[in-house]
Amino acid sequence: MELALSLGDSSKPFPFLEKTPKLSRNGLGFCKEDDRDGDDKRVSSDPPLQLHLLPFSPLPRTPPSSQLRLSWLNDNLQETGSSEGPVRGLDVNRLPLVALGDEAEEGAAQSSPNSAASSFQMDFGIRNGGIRGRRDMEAETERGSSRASDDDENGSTRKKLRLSKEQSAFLEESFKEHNTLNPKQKLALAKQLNLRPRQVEVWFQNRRARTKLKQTEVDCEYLKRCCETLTEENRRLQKELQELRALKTSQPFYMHLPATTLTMCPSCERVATTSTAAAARNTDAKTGGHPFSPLETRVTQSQTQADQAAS
DNA sequence: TTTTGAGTGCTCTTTACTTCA
DNA sequence: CATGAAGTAAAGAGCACTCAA
Repeated sequence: MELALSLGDSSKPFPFLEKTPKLSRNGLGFCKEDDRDGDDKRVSSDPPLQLHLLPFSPLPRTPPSSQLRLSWLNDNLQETGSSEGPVRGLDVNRLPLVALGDEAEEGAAQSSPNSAASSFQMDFGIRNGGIRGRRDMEAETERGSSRASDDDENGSTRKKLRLSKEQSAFLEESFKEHNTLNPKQKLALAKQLNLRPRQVEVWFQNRRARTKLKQTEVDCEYLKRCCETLTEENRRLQKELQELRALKTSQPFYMHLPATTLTMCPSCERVATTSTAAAARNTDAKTGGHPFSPLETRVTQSQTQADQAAS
């Protein structure tokens, strides 16, 4: 079944039907900081994602107050100042962040594959004797291996932690600004919220996934409505067509003009088609009592002249 | 039952390195 | 020996799927 929708003049009425675009950080104005540091390494030619999102914000949008100050948004990341942020004391899920201090931030700033981290790993990693570099270990703690190794902080499986309202609100505000984070931003955010960078990362991943899910539902609803509208329109047009066909069969008079049947106007002796003459007989005196309209008269005149010339 | 934090596996991109003509 | 192209491995990031609190 082929469904061709033409709604409005939008050339791309359903951008979401195209290949799922990777979120274009450029399109979102993200990564104001050094892009080489950021995750803008993925250059996507896809247009910026333009989702006509219905309101999806579990939290009321509040202007960034002093309580929700996103220091990292100001291109002015302060290495130490963030700990003085207003969220200090949101000590839920507090974990040993000592290791995430400047060292971790430094490591993240070099998280690019082409960064010193990679060369460091090359220099001290498996290739050179199997001793993994510290940055490598940190990187794994940061992400890959941390998936599993974080489990046993105290020898027991880590419980699922619930973010506080303040933390959630802060993350929401951040997400509204940018729905992806580069390592620097992630670390700064984690520092401000007293969370592990991994937690921030996971929160953003989940948020993106659930936003996408919501958007899919919205798009689905929209398509459904479009389908219903088109079905109704189709039904209406079919009905109209039937009526016209019925009219055509009941009144062939209008539909089957015998073009070759000519007759003479009784008053002026001009040639007209039978049907036209018959219709003219029913006309009122708008044409001064003449059964032909001026246009018809002109037509019949030229016909007469042509006939005379032919004869 | 719903929400949401988190684990896992996969894909994709980038980069450094190696090999070869 | 220098050089550029091609191949490869590794790292990092995001996403889909899933589970569980």
